[in-house]
Amino acid sequence: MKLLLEELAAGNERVDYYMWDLYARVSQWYTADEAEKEARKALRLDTLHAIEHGGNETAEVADLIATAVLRRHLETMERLSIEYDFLPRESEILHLKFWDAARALMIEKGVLYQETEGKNKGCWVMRRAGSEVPTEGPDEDAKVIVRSNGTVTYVGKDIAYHLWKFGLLGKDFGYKPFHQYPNHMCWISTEHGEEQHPYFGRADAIYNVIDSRQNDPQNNVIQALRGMGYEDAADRYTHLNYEMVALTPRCAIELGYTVSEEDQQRAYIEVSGRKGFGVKADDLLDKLIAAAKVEVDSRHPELDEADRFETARKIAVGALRYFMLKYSRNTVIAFDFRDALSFEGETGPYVQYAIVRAANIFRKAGVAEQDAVSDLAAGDLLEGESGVSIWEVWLTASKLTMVIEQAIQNAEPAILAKYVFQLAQQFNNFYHKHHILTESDPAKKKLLLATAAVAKREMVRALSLLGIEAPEVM
RNA sequence: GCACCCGUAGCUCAGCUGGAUAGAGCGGCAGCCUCCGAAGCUGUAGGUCAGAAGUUCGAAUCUUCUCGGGUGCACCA
Repeated sequence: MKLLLEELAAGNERVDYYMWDLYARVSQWYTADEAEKEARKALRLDTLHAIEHGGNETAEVADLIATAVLRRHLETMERLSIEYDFLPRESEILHLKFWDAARALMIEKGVLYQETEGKNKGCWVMRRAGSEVPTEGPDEDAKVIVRSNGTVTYVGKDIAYHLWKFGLLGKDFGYKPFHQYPNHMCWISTEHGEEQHPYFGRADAIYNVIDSRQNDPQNNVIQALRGMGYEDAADRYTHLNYEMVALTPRCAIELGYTVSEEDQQRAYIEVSGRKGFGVKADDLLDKLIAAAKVEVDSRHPELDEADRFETARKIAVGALRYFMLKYSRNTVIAFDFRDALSFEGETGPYVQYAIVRAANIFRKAGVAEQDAVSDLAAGDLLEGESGVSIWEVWLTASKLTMVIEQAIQNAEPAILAKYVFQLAQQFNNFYHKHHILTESDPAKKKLLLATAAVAKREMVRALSLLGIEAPEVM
């Protein structure tokens, strides 16, 4: 395995892409041969147990692969300005006996009990949220936490993990540095870590950003917290769920996948790692950067290559982040290249462009934006048709703080995304109707400059909350 | 079978803690660069808000039911 990783590195091949393909092939291999099916499933289970148990060659190989892929993931996410502080690993949750501590707590609080009859006989189970407990006989609806063979299920490990997150477990990870960002260190869990390290866990609130298919398992964890009397913690636990991203049949065909007749009739097809069916973030970002670069190259030949690339990168990231955030959380995103690769209309670059336009005005006017908003007297300048485009900018710009609060309350970034697009639209309309630099009336010019300054300030503020920055030029 | 989500213009989506002629982008059609950058702006066509009943002065929005689509309900993770 070490040799393979070295070969991939030497050949400039990507580990994550290699493993993506291999994972799909292996997943299909399990069920490919009817006669071998059971044996292969058993091999899969044995391998998983070996990895969980640790201290063997299989676990070492798994660690090598997982770490190599993880490093690639961090690089991908860093391209989108997403950084991590700490990477807790399931292997430490197991090896540091987090589950044993959680199990003891759960039994002590009466949440976990051993079933003595029925289909779950011999298992340790937990009552499911919202289910009726039968007055007699076993609660067949209960969730199995510990299997009859003594191994713990995923939900059990997740409960232990979340008790740690809230500082309720009485145990902690070991920590070691993993990846150095320009401004801070990303730590990773380990069994025996360094003495000096920052503290994680003991969270005031938890937001788990996981798609809606995990609604039930997430509720199990919250139910466990409530059952243990940690009502306060349960209230501060938010499953920030969102609907999945799927591919349109057209998009799937464009990517070269074979799509069945039946699937072609559907509105969208669920992505699947096991089938190797999906779009890779790096590929999409590469496409976006390439498309933006072509435009920037032709518009700004005066810039050097590094600046042009950086500009294209900001535009590409703005397009991608906005695309992911403009849909409300309960909408299934039917991914389509035509929409995702667009820089026009309701997109991040549309807003970035409005900001660049505003910046150009101040650069050419020789006025500092922050000085533009003072001693204003609108007088009768807001009257009539042309006045509308001025005061609607002020009205919308003044609402940002309120919109932010609304977006937080609903845990819905799309509210902010829709808002900033509307503000950019109104600014562009205003920009078209009023020619600021050539305005001869000093009072009016002052008002127009102030309007541009306020619009720009609020657009920049809203975009930065969405993790999008506007380039200097575009 | 049970639970949750969705169904609004040709397409993709907002609007849903009730309020006036239901909005945006894309696509279609017709225009706008001698004027701060056209990745922009303007106009136009396009909708029985899936259907039905109910609550209300008033329903895309709330309630119930029906139809259609999706996702969960593992001794997988």
